Amino acid sequence: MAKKSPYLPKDIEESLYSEWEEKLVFSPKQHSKTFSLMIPPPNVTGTLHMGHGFQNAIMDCLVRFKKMQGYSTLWQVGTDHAGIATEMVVERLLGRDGISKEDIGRDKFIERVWDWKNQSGDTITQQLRRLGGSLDWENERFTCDEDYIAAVQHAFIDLFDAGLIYQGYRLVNWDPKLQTSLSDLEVINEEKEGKIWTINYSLENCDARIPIATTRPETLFGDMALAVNPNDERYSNFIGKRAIIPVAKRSIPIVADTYVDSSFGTGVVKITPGHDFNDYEVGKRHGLHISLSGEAMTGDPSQFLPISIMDKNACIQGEVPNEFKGMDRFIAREKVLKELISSNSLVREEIHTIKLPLGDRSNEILEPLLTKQWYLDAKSLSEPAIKAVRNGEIKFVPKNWEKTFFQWMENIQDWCISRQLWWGHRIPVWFDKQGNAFAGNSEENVREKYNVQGPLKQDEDVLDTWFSSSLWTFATLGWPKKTDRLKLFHPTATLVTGFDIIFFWVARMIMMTLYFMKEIPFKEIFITGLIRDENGQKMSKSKGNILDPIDLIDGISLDALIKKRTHGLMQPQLEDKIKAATQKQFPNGIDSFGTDALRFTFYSLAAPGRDINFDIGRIGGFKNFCNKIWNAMHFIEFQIEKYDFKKNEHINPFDHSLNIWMHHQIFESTKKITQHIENYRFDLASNELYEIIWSKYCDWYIELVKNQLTQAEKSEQLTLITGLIANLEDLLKLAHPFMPFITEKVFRNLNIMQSKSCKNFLVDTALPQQRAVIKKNINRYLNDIIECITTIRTNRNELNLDNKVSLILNIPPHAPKELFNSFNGFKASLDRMCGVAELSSLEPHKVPNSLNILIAGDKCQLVLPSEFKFDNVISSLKDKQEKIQQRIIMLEKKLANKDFTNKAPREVVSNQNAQLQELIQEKRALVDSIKKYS
RNA sequence: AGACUCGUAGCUCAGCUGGUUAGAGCGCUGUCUUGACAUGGCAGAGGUCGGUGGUUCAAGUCCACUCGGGUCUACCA
Repeated sequence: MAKKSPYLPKDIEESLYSEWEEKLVFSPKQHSKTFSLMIPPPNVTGTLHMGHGFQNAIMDCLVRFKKMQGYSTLWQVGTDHAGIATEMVVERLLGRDGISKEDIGRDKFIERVWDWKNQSGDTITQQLRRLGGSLDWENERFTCDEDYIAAVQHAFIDLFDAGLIYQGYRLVNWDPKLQTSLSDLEVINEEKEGKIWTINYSLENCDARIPIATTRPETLFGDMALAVNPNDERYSNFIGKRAIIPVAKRSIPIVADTYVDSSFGTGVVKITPGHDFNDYEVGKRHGLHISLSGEAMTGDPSQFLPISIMDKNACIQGEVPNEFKGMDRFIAREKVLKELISSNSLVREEIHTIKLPLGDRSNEILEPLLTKQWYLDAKSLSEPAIKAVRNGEIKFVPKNWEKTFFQWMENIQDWCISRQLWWGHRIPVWFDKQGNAFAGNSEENVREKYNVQGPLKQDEDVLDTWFSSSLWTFATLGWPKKTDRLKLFHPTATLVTGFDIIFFWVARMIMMTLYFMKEIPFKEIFITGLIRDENGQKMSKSKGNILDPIDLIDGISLDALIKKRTHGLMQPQLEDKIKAATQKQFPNGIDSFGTDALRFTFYSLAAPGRDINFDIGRIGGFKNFCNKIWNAMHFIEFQIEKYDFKKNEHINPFDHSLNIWMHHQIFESTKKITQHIENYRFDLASNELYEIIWSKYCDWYIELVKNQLTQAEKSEQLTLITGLIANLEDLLKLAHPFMPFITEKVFRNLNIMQSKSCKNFLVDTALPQQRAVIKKNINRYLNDIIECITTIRTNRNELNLDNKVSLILNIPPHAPKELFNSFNGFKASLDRMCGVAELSSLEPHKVPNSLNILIAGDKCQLVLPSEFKFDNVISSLKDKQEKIQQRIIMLEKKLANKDFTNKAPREVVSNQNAQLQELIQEKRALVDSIKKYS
């Protein structure tokens, strides 16, 4: 027999995808029953990571499954312009040539970004194709497309006109490295060991000194008050008096505010409203301001005017001693401390854990800084969003994320939407000479709309990237135009995303969509877990534990992997460690597993609400699963050749019990898998698929058919082969949403083997349908056969029986003979343990000089010859009897308990009773056997 | 400080509203090269379900407390 081609995913995957894409298999057909899904747009700067792999595998499974259920599906694809990330990438590129963005100016810089985007921006979309995603490439979108820009402007102007967007001068999180403001969400608070200092402030016109505690002595130049708790008796005398700031030598008021915790530090806090968010609030309450004479004063909240002593580089500036001007904040800290010591004002220095606010992109220590920024009134938008989730219009899966969502939404702060960057959506606001702001989509538009004369100047800032992505579900479909796509596919069905962007993106999409569309963006939100490494560690560059999905698909050598993991490290000293760990974990690099195996691994691990520790050990097993399918195909090919099989429309595979049985199993599995997918239980769905294909189709059905084929008539042979093919085709359809490549390829090959032309792509076919009604008892008979065979095998192994036994099988009187024929062949050829099979419908035989052991109830008995050595058989039987006995005692006790029999449901009780009877019978048979040979 | 989440076989994980003798894959042990597949077949050994207490006829599952890991939000200078 000719050797058949091995399973090589590389050979099939890429070419199949190109074909799907060329033939527009994934473009939605327009009809009323729709199912739509929006891809969370990956950053255009990005490369595929395991999280993408995971989420896109899930989305693709959903989309393909729905398509095969008859929906017109749309999976919208696109990328995000990723303001800061992209700007950083291009700045870095320019930096290599020693050019800064300021050198070339705004327009040229943006040109360079577009150049870069056109050259490298499709890396991630190419990688998405490798995952087999059924994305609608015809309508790919980018959040800086012309149409998208129009949508963003439209949204901004609308919100501006409604008074929901406003400009404010207040504290923001300032990134001194990137020179831009950030929203609260972009701040990462990192706990670190730092210091806290106690400093004496002297009282004005008095010798007394008042000690304060601070972690930021350098900001004392910005102090505008001291504060104590109103109930703190230690300091009640000082309230209303004034203190002198050391070093700065300025006088400030002492105020009472409940914000101060008397039990912490000294119970006195310096209030620096220009450099601390809490102090800002305190300052506002007390109306802190600088009087015309230059003195810090209290007043009413409307008078509040904080002072700032730092510039945008976080260097000291403003009303400070000359020697501090222009000094970096941390150098200034040292200098302030030195002066405090020399003026004898520093009381003590202690170790103290502090939380450092870091920028999520730059990793730089952020500075609260007073600036003018644009804000979106999130509070007004949040209410309908909260309501939509509260009343179940939008559902989180798993549900517990709703709590997280509510917690944040109910305490939502206004969203700082302006960024001091060049790349992005420029804020569509023009200012006249007096500083009045007008929103419009162009200068002309503004002039016309508001009838303004004189010079106008556009705002320099751009919008936070998340502002544009918050419009994603409808802006991609053509909004604000009333397009067909918008009508057909909005609201979308499901959003699949990670919990890390619930606030950044999910919450904001809900708010914006409800505001603009007056409908929800999606009905369900499936929150996936995070993909971690095998030890549960987050995958990160600095840990050197990143796995690239593409490397799992294609494989990678150890050297290349090490190079990849150590290239461009922020901390080069980690290189050796990463190298060693990588060498240890992947001494031979990583094998090529193919997309289907990778995807299947994701499904099998996708238990909801749980992070995934990605264990490389599991993916190999699923490649073997693909191989198993591949070889099932070869098996059929061999049968076709061997039996000279020709496709014949008149052969009905469901004339044969074995085929019907398998068909029925597949139909049952289809129902289960459908249910699992509805519940987002991809783990259970993939288990079921593995089970039906490997255990049921390959291990039982093929083996039974194989044996039947050898003894069947020609027509039965053809029927069986037709069934093999039909059932495998059904399984391929069922598996297609999970493993699109191998299923499509095998499906085609099956057609080629039968000299049939292949008309359909699998995704355009329907899921397995019930085509034959199962006869009543077939399942039972097959289960009996399976039980018998299993028991025989177990006994053979346990009792070390070899080939010395015969078998008696009690065939039910009306059972289809063909089933039991295959059993006969099965037993003889596969297990080779029974010398001669004795099929019988008689009462249990009494064979002279032999031992009959009843197995599988009374369905079958083993006949052991008398020359057999029984010692170990008997001891094994005794062990078995002991176990049964214990179980019997337990059940009897349980059933004797009146509370149990009265209170437990009837079927539980009868179930236990039936079990007990069965065990008693089994025990009796065992005792007989043992007695006979002892 | 508040919230969430996890702890089940050597490893990675299932176990839905409490109800048979707690399951899977990998790994391990034994056995088998027989015309789909050794990337395989068959069989087997591994768990008192983190701990304590409670509710119940019945607890891996519910409750309380507790130990240990992870995450998020807010933050005391």
